[in-house]
Formats: sequence, structure tokens, C-alpha cells
Amino acid sequence: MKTAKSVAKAEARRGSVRTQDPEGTRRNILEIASEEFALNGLAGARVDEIAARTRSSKRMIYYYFGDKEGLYVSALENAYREVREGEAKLDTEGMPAIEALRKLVEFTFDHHHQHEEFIRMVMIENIHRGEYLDRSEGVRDLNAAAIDHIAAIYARGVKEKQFRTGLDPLELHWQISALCFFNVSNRATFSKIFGRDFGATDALAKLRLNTVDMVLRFVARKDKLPAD
Amino acid sequence: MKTAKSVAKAEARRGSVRTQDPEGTRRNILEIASEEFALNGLAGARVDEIAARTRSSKRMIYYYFGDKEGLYVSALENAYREVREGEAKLDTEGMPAIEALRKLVEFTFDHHHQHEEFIRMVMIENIHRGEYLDRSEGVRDLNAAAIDHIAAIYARGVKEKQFRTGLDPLELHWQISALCFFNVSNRATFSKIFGRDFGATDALAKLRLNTVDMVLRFVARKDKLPAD
Amino acid sequence: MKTAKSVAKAEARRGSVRTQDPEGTRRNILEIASEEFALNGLAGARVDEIAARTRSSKRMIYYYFGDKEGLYVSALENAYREVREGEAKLDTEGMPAIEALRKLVEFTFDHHHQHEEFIRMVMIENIHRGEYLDRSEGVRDLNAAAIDHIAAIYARGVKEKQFRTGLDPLELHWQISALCFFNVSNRATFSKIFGRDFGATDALAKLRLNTVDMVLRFVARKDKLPAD
Amino acid sequence: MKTAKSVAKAEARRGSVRTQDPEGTRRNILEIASEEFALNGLAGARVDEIAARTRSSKRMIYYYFGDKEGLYVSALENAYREVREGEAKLDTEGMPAIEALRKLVEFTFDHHHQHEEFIRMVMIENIHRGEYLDRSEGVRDLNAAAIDHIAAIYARGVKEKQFRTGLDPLELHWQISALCFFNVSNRATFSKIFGRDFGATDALAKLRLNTVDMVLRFVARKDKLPAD
DNA sequence: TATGAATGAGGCTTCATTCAT
DNA sequence: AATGAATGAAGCCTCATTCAT
Repeated sequence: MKTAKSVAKAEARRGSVRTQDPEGTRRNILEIASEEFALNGLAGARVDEIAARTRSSKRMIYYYFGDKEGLYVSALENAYREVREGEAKLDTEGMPAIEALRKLVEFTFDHHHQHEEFIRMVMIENIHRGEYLDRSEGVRDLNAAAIDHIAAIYARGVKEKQFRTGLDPLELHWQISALCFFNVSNRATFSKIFGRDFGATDALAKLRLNTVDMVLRFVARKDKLPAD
Repeated sequence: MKTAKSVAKAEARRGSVRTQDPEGTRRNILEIASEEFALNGLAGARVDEIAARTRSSKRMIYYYFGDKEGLYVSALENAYREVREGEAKLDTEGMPAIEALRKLVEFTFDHHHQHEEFIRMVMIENIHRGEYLDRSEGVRDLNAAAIDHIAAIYARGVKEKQFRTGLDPLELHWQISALCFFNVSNRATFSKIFGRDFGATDALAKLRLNTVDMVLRFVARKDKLPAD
Repeated sequence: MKTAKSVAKAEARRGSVRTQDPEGTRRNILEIASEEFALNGLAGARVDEIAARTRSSKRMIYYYFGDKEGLYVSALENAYREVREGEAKLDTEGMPAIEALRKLVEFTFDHHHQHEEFIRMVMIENIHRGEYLDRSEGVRDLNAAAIDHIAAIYARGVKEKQFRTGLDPLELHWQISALCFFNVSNRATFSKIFGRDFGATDALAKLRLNTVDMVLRFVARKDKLPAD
Repeated sequence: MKTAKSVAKAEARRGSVRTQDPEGTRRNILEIASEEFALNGLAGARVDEIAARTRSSKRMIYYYFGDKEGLYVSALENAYREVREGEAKLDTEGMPAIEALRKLVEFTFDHHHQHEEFIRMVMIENIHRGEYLDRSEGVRDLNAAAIDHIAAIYARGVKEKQFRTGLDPLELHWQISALCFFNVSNRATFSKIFGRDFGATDALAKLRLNTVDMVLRFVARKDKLPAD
């Protein structure tokens, strides 16, 4: 029986968080775990450390997620979901294609820059050759929308005679991703080796301009290009 | 007396290596370790596993490299050195700037594709925020040559009136790197999520063309661009 | 349901201890560890050996004590605590000062002789220059009582005109300690080198008399000394 | 053939010490080893560390001393020998017995204070219950002289009617040792626990006086004692 | 639903010592 | 007389996981 008394006692035990809140407990574990995995990788993260930072206990991790790998898969899904939800907010409908593409690239650039944790999860998962993505249902179709989006913009641009024909939306998406991802993923080694930190404000702004420029120049019809 | 027989006996004991061969022992350990770290990361690699695949013993790892991290740093240095040595073989002197740049991008694209192990080491090191690169002397100036190379090509292109003015060689290098690196680094997740494997022969060839194209279009003066 | 049978089975598995008994587990480890450290020193003691003699496992040592040094610090504290508790039982109130002092010296002499394990721990800690004592809170004030005790006796002796004035209780304590400690600490080398074992019953008894005598003669007023 | 050239080359290799100097090599190893054992104990000392600080190599340690324990035994013998040689320089012949005894105690007190390394070796050997002393021939009779010395003084004091009769020279030696040894051996723990460092100049001087006083009062005939 | 106690396997590292030259 | 390379055994510690309550 869950009396008011027993609940109060439980609360007194730790912080000011309701016990007996399954969904809250689960979310709390997942958030901490996401941080730890992004920080340290799958092998590098410590179940003990995750549990310690959690409002509940190690036992709960196993209760909810089965084992460490299960927790990692959930954290991975979570990362993709959060980012996808963010991306869904971008709306370019009604814009001229060039503006829409510019906005898309800028958004991607900024979004990746702001979500380093996500970038790191993707890197980590690639180190594992995507084997945990395989175990996850649903992550796959999360990103179909992204392709639809860029495909629509591209089609519009072609129709508007702004864009060259014959390009592949998926490849376009790939190129934009590459340019926007790399800056976050390889910031550490690149800045150490070449002595310029493309994450610093000024360098970042300049890079952002050139990234947009590169994509637009690649897509644009020659006659639509600005004079040099 | 070192008879042919005694040597043979010694070799028979383990692999086919002289028992006293410091440089050989060191190299052998380093090679195995490089593989294991690239495969599993710093935390994921196992000293025991490395030792087992080695011609010598776990003890020798510590004899030559101090500890696991020391071994990792050496493997990291080794990866950069090997790649740098490969890159040094590229010669574009005397070519027209456009051809030189094209060749440089193609080379980078192919080179990264062929050296997945190196790409993985760089990813892993970025996961560690480059902290082990900090401990390594000499890696930093390894890559200065790369910048010199592209700077020379770009200057030539400007002089030949093929390239736009005002671009930054380091940023150019960055963009080429991004486009060529991403394809290897993110192949696993990208292919799983979007259902196309850019490492497969056909897709790769097409991507290669577009990668070169993207860089050239970005750099080229408008009047030098091909008709759409 | 906790039947008598299931309990018996659990106990049968290892030693005769309940499986979940934190305090018991901790104590058991500490007792074994104290023996091993006293026997072999910090560097000489083996965690494996301690664990093997324990009712639980090596893992639990780290669970409760962090590491080998943490265990050593606890063993050290434990040694001091046990001895202090023994000393607290000595009661000299109401006795004439001379008798009180005699009893105190005798008690210290006997007590040290009976607690060789403690003596060894103190020796070992001195070999380590007391660095682990530094890490331990609470050990310091354990022994304040000892000084209070002897200070009280000395003050009484002076008031009774039995003792000389101008002596320092802490120094007195120091001298008594020296005389009583050395016999246990240096018994091995002394007996081997000089051929007499002051730990043997007869020699010990004689030494005890002379130790008391030495202290009393040092403290006593000349007119209170016995004739030669 | 040992040409001047080859010797020069050898010297160039390390420091400015003659190679091919067996006795020098042996002494050098022994000195370093003595320091390390006194510092860290038998189990705590590291053969590698000793070798590294040596002018020669690890192999030489085994060449000259057999194994680590052999080296330790030699270091122990060495410690006793050095101290004995120092003590032999004390000359009290011709002095009045009281002065002779005072000088002996003062000398012992100072000598122990100045030879902490020796004290530590003795402590360490006692931790090992003197088992290595057993293996050492010759250490035993080293200290016979010390007993002879104090026995002579005591006999003289009795003859001069300064000292009480019936005392045992060996016990006397034991008591002096205890008082002088403890101050060095237990300095660390004692000062940490009681807050006074008897190794500090002022406290040391006062303790020295009282140590002498304690011995003299113990030995002296009542009628020879000073007034309180 | 939740917890602190407990675990075995395996991780990294260090030791004293010996080998080949 | 001397060395750097090599070794196996054993050291300490940490991991993900499960048990008893």
C-alpha cells in the first residue's frame, strides 16, 4: 500500500523527486546516459557513473534497459529523435528555391554546431560500424523527411530555372551533411593540427558563409551566379 | 656459435622473428596496436588482445610504450605519419591549376577511401577531444605541407585567371577534407539510414565526380565554368 | 520465505555468515587485513591473500575500502582504536601518585607486549613517515586522553611532594613509550645481535621491574628514593 | 683487448666513471641500494629503481648480489658496519665513570639522530623479524664491543662508588638504546599524534638532557644525586 | 518499483629475474 | 665485466551484472 507516509519517507531519502514515477525515472536515466555515452563512447562510459548521476539506482538501469548496450541503443535513438524534432521545425515552403536552400544549409550548419552531443553519438555509432543502429527500429525512417524536404526544394529550383538539372537530392543532402558535420566532428584535431579553430565565432561565421556559397554555386545554373 | 640450426629453432618457437630485434619488436607491436585501436577505440581495445596477436608479449608493450595510452599515442602518430608520407607522393607541379586542383581532390578522395584505418583513428581521437594529440610532439607540423600544397595551387589558379580571388587556402583544405572524410567516416550510419551505400563502387564513382565538381565550381571564375 | 533450510544452504556456501551482512563483511575484511598488514607491511601484504582469507571476495575489499591504501588506513585506524579502548580501562584514580605511576608503566609495558600487532603497525607507519596517518581523521585526538592521564598523575605526585617539579608530562609519556615500545619493536634484532631475548619470560620480568624503576627514579624526589 | 680508445668510448657512454672497476661498481650499487631499502623497505624498494640510479645496470646487481634479498642483506650488513665504525671512535677511557656514561648516552642519542637511515634499516629488519640478519655472518659480533664498552664504564662507576651495584650492562645498553632509538624511529607518528616534534631543535635538546638525566639517575647511587 | 550488497571475469600494470650478445 | 632486450608470474583494480530484501 502506498500511503502518504511511505511516499514522504521515500522522498526524504533522496532529493525532492517523486519516487514511483516510472516514466520520469526512465527519462532521467536516459538523459544522463545520453550525456555519458556522448562524452565517453560506448566502451568508455561507465554504468556506475551513469547510475551515480541518476536520481535512481543502477538496478533501475537494468530494469528499464536490459543491459548497457540496450541503454546505448536507447540513447542513440533518443539523439536522432531529438534532432529530427528540431529539424521538423524548419519551414521553407513558399520561399524561392535559392532562399530555401540557403536557409536549409544555414539551418543545418547551425543545428549541427549547436548539437555537438548528437554529432558525437553519430561518430561513436560509426566507430561501431552502425551495428547498434541495426538493432533499432524506427530510426531509419526518421530521416526520410529530410530527403523529402531537400528534394522538394531542389525540384522547385529546377522548375524556377534557378538550379541545374540532373542532380541527386540524396547526394545533395550528403554534401550538405558532410560540410556541416565535419566542422563539429573534427574540430579538435583540425584546430590542433592547423592552428585555426573553426568553432571560434569569427572563423565560424566566415565558414558558414562559404559553406552556403559552396552549396549554392554547386547547384546554381551558371547564368544565375553572381559576378565574381 | 650461431648455427643455422639454432636460429631455426629460435624462429620455430614463435613466428619467424629473431629473438633480439628491438626495432622489429617495436614495429610489430605498433602495427597490431594500430589495427586494434582503429578497430575498437582506445577504451574498446584490449591490451591482452594486442599482445596475443603480437610476436612478443604483453610485457614488451609496457617496455616500449609505457602504458596503454602511450601505445595509443604512438599508434596515432603512426597513422598520421603514414598518411602524410602517402600524400607527399602527390605531385601537381607544372600542371594547370584546374588540373592540379582536380587531381588533388581526387587524390584526397581516393586516399581517404583507401585508408579507413586512418580515418577511424582521427574520429577516435576527436571523440577524445584531441587530448592525445596534445601529448604528441611533431604531429602538428606534419601537415603544414598539405596547406602549402593547396596554397600554391590556388595562387597559381588566381594568377592564371582561373580561380576567384579572396579565398582562403586553409578553408579550402578544410572543405575538401570535409567532403572526402565524411564519406568514409559516416558511411555506416548514412547508408543504414538513407539506404544508399556511398562506398559501393558505382555510387562512389558518381560521388567522386560531384565532389570534384563541387570544389571546382566553388573556386572557379564564372567565365571559366562549363555551360550547364 | 526465509526457511531454516534456505538459510542453512546459504551459510553452507561459504563460512558461516549471512550473505547480506554489510557490517559483518566489512569487519571480517578489516580483521584479516589488519593481520596481513601487521605481518607483511603495506607493500608486502597481498590483496589476493587478504581476500582469500576473507569470507567474501577481493571485489568487496574495493567496494568497502576503495583501494589497498584505503584498506591500510582503515587497518591503521583500527589498530589505534583497539589499543586506545584497552588503555581507557586502566583506572588509577584514588591511588597514591607513585603507585599510580608504577601501575601506568606496568600497564603500558604489558599492554605493548601483548599487542605486538599494534606495535608493528606503528613501526610500519613510521617507515612510511606517517603519511597515512595524515589521511586519517580522528586518530589524532584518540590519544589526547593518554596525556591527560599521565598529566593528572604527575600533578598529584607533585602535590603529594613525591615527584620533582619541572617535568613535562608529554616528555614523560614519551619516555615511558620509548622504554615499553622498543622491547617489542626491536626484539628480533636485539636478541639476535646480543644473544638475549628480552621477550622470554624471565628476562621480560626483570626488564619490567627495571623499566618501572627507571621511570620512578627519574620522577621521584631524592628524599623519596629507596636506599640503594 | 682493452685499448685506450675503447676505454674512452666506454667512459663517454655514461658519466665520468671508470668502467672495469669491479669494487667501485659494487660499492656504487650498494650505496644506492642502501638508500632505497632504507627509504622503502625490502618489499617497497624496486630493483629497477636501484639499477636506474646506479652507474651500471640491473644485470650487475644480479651479478654481484645474486638477487634482491642478497642485495638487501648486504645493505643491512653495510648499515651495521658503518654505524659500528662510527661508534668505535667514541673514547671514554680515563674519564670519570659518570662523565663517561653521560658522554656515551649523549653520543648514542646524537648518533642515532644523525643516522636515520640506519635506524630505518633496523626497523625494517625487525618488521621482517630479523630473518635476514640470520643469513648474515659477522653482524652478530659487530656489536659485542658496544657491550664491552658500557660494561667497562659501569664497572668503573661501581668501583668509584658512583653507581649502584647489581645492574646488568646489557640491560643498561638496552635502556639507552630504547630511549635513543625511539626518538628517531617513531618521530613521524608521535609528532602527528601528540603535536610535538621531538626532532625539532629545541625539543630535541631538552629531550637529550632528560634522556641523559634519566640514565644517570637510574644508575647513580642515591648519595651522588643532585638535590632536586 | 526500488535498493544496497555482492560477484566473477577480466582489465591494466609491475615485479624480479634471465637471455642473447 | 657488462648490456639492452625479453619474460612469466603475479600484482592491483574495475567492469558489467545479479542477488537478497
